[in-house]
Amino acid sequence: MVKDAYHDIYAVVRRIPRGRVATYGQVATLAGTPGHARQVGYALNALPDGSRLPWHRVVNARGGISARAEPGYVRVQQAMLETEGVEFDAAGHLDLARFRWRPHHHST
DNA sequence: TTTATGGCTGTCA
DNA sequence: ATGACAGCCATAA
Repeated sequence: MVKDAYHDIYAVVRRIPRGRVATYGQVATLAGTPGHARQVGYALNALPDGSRLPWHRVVNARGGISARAEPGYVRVQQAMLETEGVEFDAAGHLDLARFRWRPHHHST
């Protein structure tokens, strides 16, 4: 079962609430595979057509958006997050301490 | 099988 | 804050 590995990752990403973000490492840990942060990126990169997984809510540990193959994608992802209420600064990064999704902690 | 690469992360200068 | 380095592990060739 090779697909299940990604399935767990997708399941976690899907649970990220609107206006909240999660880091690759966080998704990997929640998916039960701590340390597979990079593989999370691959999983998202290998997203099947038609899946409306909120991949844009996944950012890197520095609170920034990791560039994909396409240069313009960063801008698109940021725009989507801003639409959901996530605030970015001029440098293009957000405050993880504030927008990071907390599965255990209740929303404040 | 081995190598190279990658939507990462954490530490150190 | 930025840049360099070292871990980490799956996928592709």
